[in-house]
Amino acid sequence: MPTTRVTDIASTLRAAGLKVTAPRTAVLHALDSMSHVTADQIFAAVHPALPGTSLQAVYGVLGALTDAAIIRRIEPAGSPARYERRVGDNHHHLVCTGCGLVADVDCAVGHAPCLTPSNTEGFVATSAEIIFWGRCTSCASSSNEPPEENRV
Amino acid sequence: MPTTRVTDIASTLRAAGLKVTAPRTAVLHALDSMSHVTADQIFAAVHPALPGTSLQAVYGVLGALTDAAIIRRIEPAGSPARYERRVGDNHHHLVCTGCGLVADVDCAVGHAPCLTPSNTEGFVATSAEIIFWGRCTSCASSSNEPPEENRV
DNA sequence: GTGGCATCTTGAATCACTCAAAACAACTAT
DNA sequence: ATAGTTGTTTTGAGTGATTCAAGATGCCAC
Ligand SMILES: [Mn+2]
Ligand SMILES: [Mn+2]
Ligand SMILES: [Zn+2]
Ligand SMILES: [Zn+2]
Repeated sequence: MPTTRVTDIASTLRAAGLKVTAPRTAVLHALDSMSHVTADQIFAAVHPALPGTSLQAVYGVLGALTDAAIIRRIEPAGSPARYERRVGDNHHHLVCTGCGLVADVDCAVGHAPCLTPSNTEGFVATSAEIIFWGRCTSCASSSNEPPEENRV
Repeated sequence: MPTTRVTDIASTLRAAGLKVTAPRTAVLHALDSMSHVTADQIFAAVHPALPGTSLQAVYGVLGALTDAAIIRRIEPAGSPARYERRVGDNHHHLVCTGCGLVADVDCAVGHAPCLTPSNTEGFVATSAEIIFWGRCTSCASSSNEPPEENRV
């Protein structure tokens, strides 16, 4: 799904009925080289090339793209929202309690929605969201303290 | 695990090395009759009987009790944190996208940590947290709009 | 009972995000 | 090409949930 060429980004936007604008193109382009990043991080990535863009515009873009299912928003407990370009595959996440690193995990069981709760009491579940908490390779070996930068 | 008698609450606190105070006792008592509730809701429940208690004290109590694993905090996307007395069983949650209702689900597969991610890339996962999104019985049938009160 | 330290109160501040009005610009239709 | 329509962005302010800090209080070990 990730796309580097500007023309592909444009058609992705048009296909969703969204106007092709500089902030939207820049945000999608930035998300090709970053994953599980915050609105602030995306703003920082976009700003040098497009100095006129505001943080509020980035929030607006991220909201529109999320609604259109062009990007995905995840909200791990204690962390600001994070965004990624990988959508439609119902994958899940590992979050390191040491350094805040977020990694993708393929669906643990079957396909989306990959799990069926046992006692739904009438609930109709449409999706399952899983976060595995643990320690990444380097934190597991070195008992690191979380850097402020990507702490979760 | 839930306890109604004040003496049991006191020993639970003492067993965790926490001093027995009025705000802590009141919060734990309130959580016997409410589940998946916000700090505000707990504060509202506690306040009439203990008018001197501050919201900040409730936040402090909830933090201490969560750290001591006497209560559990869940943070569904888009919702303020919610607290419950049911701990230690690694159960999961159904959240209604219509009305915000949160319901317990028993562990879908096996015991805690109930799932093993497929490609951990060196991550050591210690717990798995699952949220099922869907619609509760009444929202499924009546296409309700979420009431402000418990929207998620 | 007293001391020491955890806890609570009071008050302010922060973070992530949202809201609103006016300026702007992408697409549509001429 | 040009203008109109409407969605998008800019600018500026505001909100909700939570946290921080300093001083007062009170729990509990002795
Ligand atoms: Mn991902
Ligand atoms: Mn629960
Ligand atoms: Zn780590
Ligand atoms: Zn519902």
